Amino acid sequence: MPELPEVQTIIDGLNSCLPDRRVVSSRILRESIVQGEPLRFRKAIRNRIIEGIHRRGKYIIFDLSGDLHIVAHLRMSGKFIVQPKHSRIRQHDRVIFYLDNHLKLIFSDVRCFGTLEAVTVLDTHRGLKQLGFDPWDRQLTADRLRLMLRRRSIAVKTALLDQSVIAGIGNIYASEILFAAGIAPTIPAGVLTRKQLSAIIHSMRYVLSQALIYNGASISDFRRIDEKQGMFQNFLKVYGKDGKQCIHCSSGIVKIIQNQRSTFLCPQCQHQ
DNA sequence: AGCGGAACCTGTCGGC
DNA sequence: TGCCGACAGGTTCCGC
Repeated sequence: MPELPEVQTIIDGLNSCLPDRRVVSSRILRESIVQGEPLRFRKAIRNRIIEGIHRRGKYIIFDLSGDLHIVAHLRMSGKFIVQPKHSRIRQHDRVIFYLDNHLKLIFSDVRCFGTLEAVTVLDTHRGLKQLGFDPWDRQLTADRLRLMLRRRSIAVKTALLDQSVIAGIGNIYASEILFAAGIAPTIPAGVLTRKQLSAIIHSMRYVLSQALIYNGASISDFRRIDEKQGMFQNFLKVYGKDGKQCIHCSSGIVKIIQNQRSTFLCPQCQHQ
């Protein structure tokens, strides 16, 4: 479900109501979501103050008092929802955090791929430590990217999904970024020119920034923490548009499969 | 090391 | 209507 813009939208929502709240208690309705011993998790977070929430790549990190963090990943269908404490428990609620006011924080997840983990040290976390550049990192230049992708045979679209290269892009924005850059998704990453990589970096920042402005894209069931929708789905140019006309050249948008995942492109505007 | 495919789990949608 | 396969915004594991 969520890529960087959706994750950041959730974080902004969480930061508007959670900081300075204390976790009074918690309830785990699906044990597989929590990494490690569930009881240990519940005891570790109990009575901690939520100091702030931020992200690395698509990981959501809650900073708790006493140098503890909850590292969360939404994977395909996870979401955080803030609701009145006494609202009814719903089918896909997996973990509930009861706060010291009238609210509860719910981790809801249809498919149960999402994860929550309590850690004291972030840098040794298995997923976090292998993340690549943040999209807006000043160190991320066309030359650095070319160095990383040198001698790699994977398609550029596949490379954009590799979180150890750039952290935060997923399947929707990979297609959108390459369309904006005018680059075919099938080109091997290793043969891209400096100029092409520069276009990709530029388009990536532009597309992700626009998506952030619109609070992400709600194409199936992504919702903000108050369950309102993002609006960026209304501005997608190629994702899910197969059969429709390209906004630039009117030729048909095409869907192809790369590494078992859909890619959308305009064969006219995105040349090899 | 790098690559592609299967697996993880549940729900929805389209076709027959 | 009912069943069945395909597909879903992610990551990890496994085998080559």
